[in-house]
Amino acid sequence: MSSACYILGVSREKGAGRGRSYHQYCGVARALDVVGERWTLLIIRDLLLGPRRYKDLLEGLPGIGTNLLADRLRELETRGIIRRTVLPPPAGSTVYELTQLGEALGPAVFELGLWGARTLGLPKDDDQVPTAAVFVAMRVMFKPEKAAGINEAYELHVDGHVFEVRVEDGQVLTREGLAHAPAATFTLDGRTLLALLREGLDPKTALAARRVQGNADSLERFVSFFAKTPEVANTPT
Amino acid sequence: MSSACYILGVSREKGAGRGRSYHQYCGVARALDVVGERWTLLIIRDLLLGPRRYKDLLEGLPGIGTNLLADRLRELETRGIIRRTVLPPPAGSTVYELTQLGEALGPAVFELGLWGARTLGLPKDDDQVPTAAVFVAMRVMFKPEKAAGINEAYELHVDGHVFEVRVEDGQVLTREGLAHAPAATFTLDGRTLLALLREGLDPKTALAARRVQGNADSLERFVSFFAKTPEVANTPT
DNA sequence: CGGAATCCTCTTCGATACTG
DNA sequence: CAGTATCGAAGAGGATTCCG
Repeated sequence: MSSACYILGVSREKGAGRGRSYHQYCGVARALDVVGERWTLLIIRDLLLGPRRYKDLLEGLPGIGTNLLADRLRELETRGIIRRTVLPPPAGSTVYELTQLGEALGPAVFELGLWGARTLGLPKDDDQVPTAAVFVAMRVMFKPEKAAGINEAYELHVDGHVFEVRVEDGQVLTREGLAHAPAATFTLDGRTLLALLREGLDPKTALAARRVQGNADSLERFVSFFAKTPEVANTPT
Repeated sequence: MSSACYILGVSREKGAGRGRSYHQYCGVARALDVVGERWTLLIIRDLLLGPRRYKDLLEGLPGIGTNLLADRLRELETRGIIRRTVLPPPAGSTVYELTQLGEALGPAVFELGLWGARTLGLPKDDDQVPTAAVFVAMRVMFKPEKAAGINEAYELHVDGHVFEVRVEDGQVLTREGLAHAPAATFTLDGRTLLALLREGLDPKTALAARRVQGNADSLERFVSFFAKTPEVANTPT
């Protein structure tokens, strides 16, 4: 809250427009006014995979603190970036999902992810490996030329969650949930998925080590759709 | 700083790796660990136009506070994103500039800017209009098809600063500084530049109103290279 | 004068405890 | 399950001072 607000005598404590603003007429500054606070873009990242309950978000964002998540969700809702929905019975749970404006943040999230991936290295011991993040990353690792003419869905069971990866018209769609008519189903854990996609773990080896359950040919094909993210050395200049 | 640090008894007060981390193995989270703090991406934005002195940055980021800027610059330098350089005599001033790793943040900054521009509307009364931000925005507003076969530089004098806009091979380069062999030179203020680029102010009108000094044909051509950013309604869904 | 370090106040964060 | 309440710790912002 800038000093200008005090000068105008506006307290604005509970109204719209909470949080600090840069007060710059600039797209970047405006974007950061809205989604630049801590945790916000990670919430968006998780919602890019589809609607999620409060608890799912808490689990995917260890350390956020429940009050902060509530704050962020409230703010994002008033900004028109997410929407609160109650699922139809029998589920009946309330979920949060991106609006069209929220979906439009996808490219910015992907570019940040691409940049961050350069310096990722290997997972540190105290690093969480959020499964949702891996499925978001798959959207930018996808190589359309490797999937030419292929229209298939895959269902992945990872650490107790189910994800759909749908390859269609040279595009890939990833979301959390059961796949529609999957061509193959794989069961594996997050580290193994990461090893297959990033570290070049050979699918056959992974299957032989029982780190994956599923069809060998399908798995090999599936893995081939995605680029191993090149490790760019962090050389100053 | 997460609780894990306390558990490990690590205070880490002055060492490397300052600031909070999300401790997630994810490109987005990693990027935000490094450039997600307040002001950081706006510093990067300004540096995208070329090397700048401490004081220039302070001016372009009203409200940052001198200690915070120093903190951010130090952090960015240790992370290999910017570099401190001393200009050769007679200038002799120390400047900050992006490393290759820092330049690679460009696409992420542009995407954030594009998203933020949707909800920019018109400048509010207490909005600063940072000239540097306009020249950064020009990079994403540029329409290569309108500049086919054109190789020219323009020099713009805006509010006491000089910028070069170089159109070359269907690309545009914007930076602060004198232009090399400019095809035309324009003198105008920031609001007018914004009006020409965003609000569709007619170049002839602007010239007639003496809001711009320069050659009419050149100005008309110059303006035609850039798309008026479409105002996207902020409709939830 | 440019480039910071220091001090002080205020806000935000993060963890836990608690409630509908 | 979906949040609110609370409180100590860290971060932000402004003014001032220091240094070369």
